[in-house]
Amino acid sequence: MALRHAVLAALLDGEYSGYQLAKAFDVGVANFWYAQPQQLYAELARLERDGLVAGRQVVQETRPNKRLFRVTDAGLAELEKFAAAASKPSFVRDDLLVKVQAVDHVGIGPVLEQLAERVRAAEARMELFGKLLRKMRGETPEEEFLRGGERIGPYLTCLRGLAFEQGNRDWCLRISAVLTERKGASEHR
Amino acid sequence: MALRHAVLAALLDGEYSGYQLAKAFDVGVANFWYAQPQQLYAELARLERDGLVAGRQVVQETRPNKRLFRVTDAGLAELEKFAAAASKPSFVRDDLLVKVQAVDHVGIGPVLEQLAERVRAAEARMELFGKLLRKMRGETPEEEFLRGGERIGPYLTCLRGLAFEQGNRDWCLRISAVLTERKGASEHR
DNA sequence: TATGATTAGTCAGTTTCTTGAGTATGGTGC
DNA sequence: GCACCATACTCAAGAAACTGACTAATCATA
Repeated sequence: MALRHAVLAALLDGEYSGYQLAKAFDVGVANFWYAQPQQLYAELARLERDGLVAGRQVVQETRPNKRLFRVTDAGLAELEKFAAAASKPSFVRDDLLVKVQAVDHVGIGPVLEQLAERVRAAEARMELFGKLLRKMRGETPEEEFLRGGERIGPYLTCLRGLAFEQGNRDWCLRISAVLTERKGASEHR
Repeated sequence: MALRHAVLAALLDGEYSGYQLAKAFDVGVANFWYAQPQQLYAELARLERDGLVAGRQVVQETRPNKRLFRVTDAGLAELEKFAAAASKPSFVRDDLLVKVQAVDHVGIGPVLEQLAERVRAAEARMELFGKLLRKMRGETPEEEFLRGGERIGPYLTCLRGLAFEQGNRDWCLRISAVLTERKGASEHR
């Protein structure tokens, strides 16, 4: 039951519709959790049923109507409880790592392609995170923002996202170099 | 269906029992995938049914009997196919990030404790990975091992695991410093 | 001589996540 | 003017993952 807390945490910044949340939790800004739209709508329904969020209908002229959600006091209390409980250790589950683990027994070519693709993806996300960070801190230098900013949670998680993608990119580049050299060497024989 | 490929990749290094795999996929050496024992036993049963792994009974005197599994040719072909297919992007799902995201609205104290705990866990895993790496490469220098080693897949994934835990530790330390300073500042008022 | 840890698994039940499709409207580009 | 994309959701089915309990033997520890 961590998706529910992720949704609560995301709603701390204001009111969002399911659709807006879905955007944030999808490819874009999912720097602290990931989920698909259907899951979010379902979770929002459960959260509302349990009184942890409150939704209100917003009638729109040019667009379909939407429901905006905010965290209730009960929701905040639930988050507080969650934050005080022990965290599960984080672990890795990554297709690409499985492929690299098997790389001595399968074709190197396709793996190299996917490493290159992953580098591109990581760099795109790094740029996105960089922009987000600048937007959040505005003109204030980072150190000062972190000392005195009102809302630094999203900034801190974004820093982790950025570092994670840097790690991804660096590793992919390193591995690519190693595998490329081995491929060359094996083809020379 | 990526657990099946993770199991196949893990079995490339030789024969393992469900129990041994469970150890590797649990807290210990899960540097490329994570799964619980029950899942592994179930997946091994499915893999055997589909002819991708073959198991053989080993009768033991002092211990319960066990079944050792190895990858079949069909299993290797399946892995090959998997390696050539596109990878899903990797994404983050981490309780602790959710808590940090919400840190402006919940108590800082518990979050700081958990960051410290995460640092300890990360350092323990870094040491484990360091030992594993040394064991895999033996006396050979890393560059040479990566150029000429027979089986480098596990070494490469272990490098990612190590870098990931370093990133974890560095981020936790940074965030802890920021939050500690803010906590001090708010208590002075 | 109990107690607990380790080896080696199995079974059942539930939650969570993913996949795929479907509804409806308005705006944008060619 | 027609196709396609964006907004804003909903429904259903199935796969994957998690939780917790249970068997059964040996070995180490207190």
